[in-house]
This record gives sequence, C-alpha cells and structure tokens, in this order.
Amino acid sequence: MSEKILLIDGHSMMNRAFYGVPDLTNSAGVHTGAIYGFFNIILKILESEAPQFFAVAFDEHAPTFRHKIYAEYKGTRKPMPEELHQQIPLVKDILMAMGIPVVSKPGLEADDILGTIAFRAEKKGMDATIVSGDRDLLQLVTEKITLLLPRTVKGQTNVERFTPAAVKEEYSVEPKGIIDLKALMGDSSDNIPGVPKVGPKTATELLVKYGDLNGVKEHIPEITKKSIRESLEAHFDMAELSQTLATINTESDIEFDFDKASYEGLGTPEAVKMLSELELKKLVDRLGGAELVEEEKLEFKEVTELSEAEEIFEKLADAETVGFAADIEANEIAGIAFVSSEAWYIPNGGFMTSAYLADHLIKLVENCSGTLYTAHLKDLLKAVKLPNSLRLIDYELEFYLLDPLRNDYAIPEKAQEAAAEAYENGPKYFERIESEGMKDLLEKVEMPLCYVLSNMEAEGIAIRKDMLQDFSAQLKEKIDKLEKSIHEAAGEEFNINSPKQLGVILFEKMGLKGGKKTKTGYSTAAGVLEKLAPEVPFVQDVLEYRTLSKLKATYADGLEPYIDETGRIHSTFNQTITATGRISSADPNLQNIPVRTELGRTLRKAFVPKKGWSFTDADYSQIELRILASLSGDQKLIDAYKGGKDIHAITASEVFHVPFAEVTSELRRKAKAVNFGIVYGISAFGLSQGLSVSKSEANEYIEKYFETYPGVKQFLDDLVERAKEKGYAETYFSRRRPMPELKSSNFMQRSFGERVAMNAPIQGTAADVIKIAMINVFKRLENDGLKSKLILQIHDELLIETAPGEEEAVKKILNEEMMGAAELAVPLEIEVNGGNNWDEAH
DNA sequence: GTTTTCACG
DNA sequence: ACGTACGTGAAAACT
Repeated sequence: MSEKILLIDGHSMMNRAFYGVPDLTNSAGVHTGAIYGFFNIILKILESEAPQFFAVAFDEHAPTFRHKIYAEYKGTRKPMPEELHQQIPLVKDILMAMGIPVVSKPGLEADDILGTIAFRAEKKGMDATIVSGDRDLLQLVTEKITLLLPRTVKGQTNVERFTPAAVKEEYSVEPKGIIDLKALMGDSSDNIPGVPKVGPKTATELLVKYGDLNGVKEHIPEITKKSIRESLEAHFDMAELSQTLATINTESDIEFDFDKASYEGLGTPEAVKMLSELELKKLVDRLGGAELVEEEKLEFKEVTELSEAEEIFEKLADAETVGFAADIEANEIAGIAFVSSEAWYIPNGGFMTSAYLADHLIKLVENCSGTLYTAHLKDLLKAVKLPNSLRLIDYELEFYLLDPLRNDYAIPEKAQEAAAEAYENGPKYFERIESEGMKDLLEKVEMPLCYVLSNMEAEGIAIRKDMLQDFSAQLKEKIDKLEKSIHEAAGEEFNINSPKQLGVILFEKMGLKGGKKTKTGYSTAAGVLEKLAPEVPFVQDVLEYRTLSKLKATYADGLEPYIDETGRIHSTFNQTITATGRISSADPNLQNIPVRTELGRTLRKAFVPKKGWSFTDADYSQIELRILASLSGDQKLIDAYKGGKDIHAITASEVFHVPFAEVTSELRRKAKAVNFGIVYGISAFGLSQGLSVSKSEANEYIEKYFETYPGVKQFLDDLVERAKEKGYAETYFSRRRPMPELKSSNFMQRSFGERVAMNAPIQGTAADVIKIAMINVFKRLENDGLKSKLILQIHDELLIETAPGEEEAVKKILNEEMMGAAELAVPLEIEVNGGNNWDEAH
C-alpha cells in the first residue's frame, strides 16, 4: 500500500457544515456550529481513510484569477452569511494549532491548491484523497487521486467516493472530460458561461460521440440538431474560454512541504484548549482532550474552623460578586463552595452542620451588598429555604434565556466547579440579559418561578398504587386476548410492538396497500392505518393492542417505580428545556397523563389528594387563541371573545358565512382545526392532514379565515418578517427564540422556521402568562396562610391539593391570579373544578 | 444511540 | 419540486 495524503477543501466543507448542522453559540455569543460540523466530518473521514499526510486548503478572499477574467459576468455566488464568515479564521487557527498545514495563496482558488498538491503527491507515487462538496474537482480524479463528495440524503450525511470508474458511471465521460462537459454546458455558480442552448444532456451526448472538445469542434457540421449546431458555430469561442476557466491548475506555484503535512492526530494541547474555550466539549472529548487541558482550576481553600467560616461569611457579605454552589446529599448541605476574591469550600462537619450552613447562607442572601450567582438553585432550595432576592441569580436560567435552543447547559454537578462557573458567567450573562431586554423576565418570572417549581417537586402528588396495579392486571388480560387473536388472524406469531414486523404482516403478507412513509420502511402509525383500513377488524385489533400496551407500559407499570414511601410521586419540572418557554415534566412526565379517552382517564382517577383533602383544578380556556386575538389586535376576533363563549362556533359562523345558530358540528370541527392551525403556524398541507381534506380545500379554509380576520393575517406576516430581520422570535414578555432556520437555503427548513416564527410568540406568551400565574398563586396561598399547595402545571392547567375548608379560598385565588396574570385585549378566562381525584377535578 | 409510536398541551 | 402542522417525554424495537 502506498502512502496517502488527505486534502480538504476548507471553505467548501465549512459551508456544508454551516448549513448541515444546527447553529451553536457559546456563552460568549460566538457562533460555533460550522466549526463543530467541520471537525465532525473530518474526524470521521480521517478515521476511515487513515492517511499518513493531511492538509487543508482555503480560498483567499481576494478576487481570484479565474474569476477575474470573467468578472463582468454576473456572479451567482451568494455572499457568505456573517455567522459563517466569523468561523473561518477560527477554524484556520485551530487547524494550525493542530499542526495541520493550512494552505492558501492570494490569487489561487482552493481547487488549484488541491489539484496541485494532489498532482505532486501522485508524482511521488502517493495516493491522494480530496474532500470537497465541489463537483469541479471530479476532473482531478485518477487511479491515484480519489474525490470524496459528502452528500446529504434525508438529513444523513453520506460520503460518495469517486474513482475514475465512478465518474464514468455517473457522467459517461472520463474525469478529464468533466472539464469539457463544463466548457459546453457552463456552470452558473462558477461564472462559467458555456455554450447557449447546450445543457448537461447535449453536452454529454456530444462528448460521448466525439471524444473531447476538439473532437466536437471538428464535427460541428455533422450535428443534426439545427439549433445546437448553430449555437456551437456561433459560440464555440465561449466553449474554449469556458474550458480555460473550468480547468483546474495542477501546477500552480505554491510552497508545500510534505514533511510538515505528516499526520499524527489532531489532539494537540493548544488545539484542545482552543476548542474548550469555544465550549465545544464534545469535540474536546473526541480528541481525548480531557487530560490535555490542565484547567486553570481554582484552588479552593478548605475551611474547617468555625471562626474562619464566620470571617468568610462576613467578607462575602461585602463582596460585589459572589459565585456559590452547594453539594447536596439527601436534601442536606454536604458543603458549600464560594468564589469571590478568593475561593473557599466549607464542608459540612464539626460545628458547621447543614443547619449552620443553611442559616448562614440565608443571612448572606439577605445581607449581601453585591450579587450572588449560583447554580442548581431549584435543588438547593429543597435543602435551604433561601429568600427570593433580586441579588440572587441562578446562572443556568440566564443561560437559558439567552440561548433556549441548547439541549444541555452542562452545568457542573460539583459545587466547586459550579461556583467557579457561576462566578465567571453569571455577571457576564446578566449584562447580555439586560441589553437584550430580558431583565424583567429573569427577575420577575424565571427566578421566582424556580422557587415555585422547587416546592412543587418537593410536594409531589399522591397516587393509589393499588389502583395502578389493578389497572395493569386488567390491561394485561385484554392485551393477552388481543395478542392471541391477532396472531391467529396473521397465521403466525410476531411482535406486534415492532413496526417493522407489523409492517411486513400488514403490507406484504396481508396485501394491504400502503405507501412507504418512514425512511426505514412502512409507516404503521395509527393515523395511517385508520385511513388505510378503517373497517378491517385485524387492524382495529392492532390499534387497540397498541393503545392498551401504551397505557400499561408507560403509565400503569411505568409510574409505579416512582412512588415513594409516603405514596407520592415527585416529578422533575425542567425550567430550561423548551424552545418556547414552557416548562417540561420528566421522571416521570406528569404532563401527559391520559385524558382524552375514558379508559385512559382511569389512570387519572388514581391521582388523589391526601386524606381529607381535595383537588382544585383550573385551566385557561383557549389561552393561545386569546393571546393571538390580543397580540394581533384583530377587532373581529377580539369582539368574538368579548361576546361569546364558543369561539370555534363563532369562527365557523364568521368564516363559513352561516348564522351562528346554524353552525353544524362539522363546520365547528373545521373551524377548530383552522384555529389550531393558526397557532401552529398555518400551512395548507398541515391543515389538510389534520382535517383529512384535500390541500386545496384546506387552502380555501385558510383564505377564508384570513379574509374574516385580516388583522391576524397581517400579524402573522409581520411575525415572520420581523423574525427574518432579527433572527429571533419574541413573546409579549420579551422572551426570545433564536431561529437559525430562517436563513436556511433548504426549503423545508426555512418553511419550518416560518411556522416557528408564528408559533413561538403565541405559545411562548401563553407560557409566560401561566408562569406569572403560578408565581402569584403560590404567593397568595402562602401570604393568605393557607395549607393548600400548588402541585402540578400542565401548560394551561394548575392543580392544587386543597386543605379541608380552603376550597372556596383556593377557587378565589385561582380565579383572581390566573385571570389577572396578564392584562390583555381580551379577558383571560378559566374553568375551575373541585374533586376527589384528578379526573373528577378536571 | 436512533427511530417509531403515542400520551399530553 | 421541495414534503410539515407547534411544543414536549417515555417505551420498545432496532442499529
């Protein structure tokens, strides 16, 4: 085996990475998505190619030789987005830190550099592998020179390998012929004119017939198709010019030292340091970087003397900025780390008990003249009832507001590390929060909410284990029966829960004609099956089997392990997950407990208040639509809400031009779907799916809706436009959702971005409103001295475990605080119910 | 670890 | 022509 050099087209790959991976931003606001994507692709290729030499080529930004000649032709190259542009020098620096030669020269395109190096490698008897998204480079392919072309198919990036045979297979010409092909057909993206009227088909045909461009020239008179012949006669000079333009210079004058390109891995300490500064932790890990960076770790002084601890607490009270975090074990403080002018760690021990530490921490929060930044506050509050002060901030909440799309904020668990980061990042983030207009959102919504959520998690909700078990047994019986009859009908035993096996049975064995829907095979989703075979008993059984299995596995059996010694379940309410500002519930998720079917509701009956208490449940009625009415200012929609009760029927009456009294349930159903669609960021396709009508019919509904409520149409258009301008969508309370999708050249991604631009302000404002309501309800319960507790939030619903005798007071509080959470153009209405289990109260 | 399905708002 | 409704989390199968 000969040695091999791997050559990367830097700009081309950065471009692919930029559009291929979602945008990342680090805590300093530097865009890093393209860098991340770039190194991911490269690491993958390095692994499979195992080269001995490695170099990366970049275009210089100055106008290049080949472009200069043809400068007067209007270029169709798009300017590079700023977010990508910023990342180019960074990636070059990192590559250099890795010891990888970064080759570029003013006046030379990356093509020429890659061609030249590959050519020199070939002369030395080496193999060369070039990686680029640019098909121009196909002309370089030889037995020794291979081109790898990354291709994105259905979101998956695969690398296509071009050898001479593969080129011939796809283009019917030898690699060298690619030049002539372009000479004839042109390439608008590269400013190569080609010959008018000659496209890819004709060009290929001519070259297959006459060999090369010279051959074509000699045989022009024989070409039968008149228009082509005449065009070639008139414009053959264009072809020849284009040939020059399209030819990659393999003998350009560059300095390249193969010895310096010798490849021994990417994980140099400098490179790892740069990547970790960019907060590309995954890359650091992949490069085995953890050991390589000797973090400038803070030295924490361990404090064991009571007198010393007292001194430190005094010192901290005068500090301008303090970072702190606690190690918590079983809701007790095991130790607290502080960072200010110095760094200390006070472990629980001796006189410094958990209670002592808690007490002093509370006093510090009360008395500190500066600002305290912390982490994991929601958990900390379960051990210490810290007061809610403007001088105390959880920096993860700041981080979330600044960058809600992140799926992991990677806040360290260990108190020392978390305190160091809180100290480092807290003030920095706060400045950005202020400058982005989210100070109030942080101080008046997210921070106070953290206390509420902490309390809700600690309270939990009681569930009847016996009922769960009964239900499970009941389900098992039904499932077993169904399984038997399904297997019998199918004539064989198979796993009904396996979409793959079920697909084979339904679509191959039983001959149901179903379109392939998913990327791996047939779709067997309930909606699809219902449409395909609404009446077939076998299908009905399968669907029922699925429903029952779901209920059993996820709920009846799934919830049981979460029940604690006191019979209660404590969910985790995550405050930094969603893109829109909602909270989420997990381990277990109590926001998706069945409600839509009678059978499912059996589960809700198992959720009960403690003995002698009751539940009070309140939910906003159509909060999102009311917010839409209010934010859009559409007078007709506002009036509809001010007057009537059944908004879907009113909408139906208005949109379909029928008197209110004559609105049929069918019309109402349609209007309801349109209302939903509007909130989701309407699309004709989506609505047609939701309603099972044709796309054109769905389109009609949408048009009629917009005719009826022109203010809504205007509002939604503005939302998209403003989001495109600013790069983010915004709620009524200034919560932002960044939208990298809107800059995408990919139709699907961009359309998604447009829907999100319409949905995020509506869903997000609703989330803001209920958060405010939660804070106020919580406060009122406390201030009014009630024992009743807020225990669940399900997006537009609050559940309160109500102490005996407090039923009316709780109802009053819910009414006042939920309806008064925001002053909108239409009133916020709620429904309140009491009951002895969750189903009854809802 | 990813994909599919389905429970909720 | 492109191929979807918005936002979540969990289980099971499959890679």
